[in-house]
Amino acid sequence: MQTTKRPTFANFKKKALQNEEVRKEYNALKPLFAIKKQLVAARIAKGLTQDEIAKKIGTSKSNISRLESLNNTYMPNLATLMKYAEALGMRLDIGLR
Amino acid sequence: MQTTKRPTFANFKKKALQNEEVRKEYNALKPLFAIKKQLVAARIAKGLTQDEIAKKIGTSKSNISRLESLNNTYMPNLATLMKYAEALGMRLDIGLR
DNA sequence: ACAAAGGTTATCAAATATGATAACATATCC
DNA sequence: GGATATGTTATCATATTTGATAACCTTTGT
Repeated sequence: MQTTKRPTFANFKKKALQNEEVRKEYNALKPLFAIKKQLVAARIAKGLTQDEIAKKIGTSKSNISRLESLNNTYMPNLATLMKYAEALGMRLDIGLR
Repeated sequence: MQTTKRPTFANFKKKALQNEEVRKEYNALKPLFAIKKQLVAARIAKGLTQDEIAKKIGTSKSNISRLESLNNTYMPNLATLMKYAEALGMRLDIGLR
């Protein structure tokens, strides 16, 4: 007995639509993910832990984990990002293109 | 009768201290002011009004005025900045240096 | 095996940013 | 002068982010 569903055009279109929405959503969030990845990369490059960053900023490592995580889409404000950058001994660079 | 106060070292130090704090504060807010100035410049360059940006985003011109203003230090979150950038037909570029 | 280090997730309180609205000010146009 | 366009400021409600804490998980070191 075959239990495998046969692909149909409707299925294909639905999947394509979902992919399009997913892509659109992902594109919309690119700046967020970009800065998160940069923060994590810089922290690791400098051999710092989340806890050390947290201490420099005056917060908790769990809050740093939340900030760094790609598993949520909280939108950090500039103060938060600026503080993290400063804790890295760096500056936040923000512009338009 | 002389009514002019004579400068003293204490006065000088106090003024220098204030300037130092002001400068420090200003430096800390540089990224904020930088992106504000860029948003305004881009909007004007594209010949758009605050109201037009507001309509594209789905907010009010007064909120755009507040966002653009150098007279306050509200720290916009990334979503807000991303929306403005998109209304300009541009992308927000954020990184570390 | 156990402890410590490093990180993740959830929850709720507190703080802050944005939404919504109105009044006001200035500049421009007819 | 009056109407319109553009921008500013204030106020309060609402939404969102951050603060604070705890429990949990994984990795590392001894």
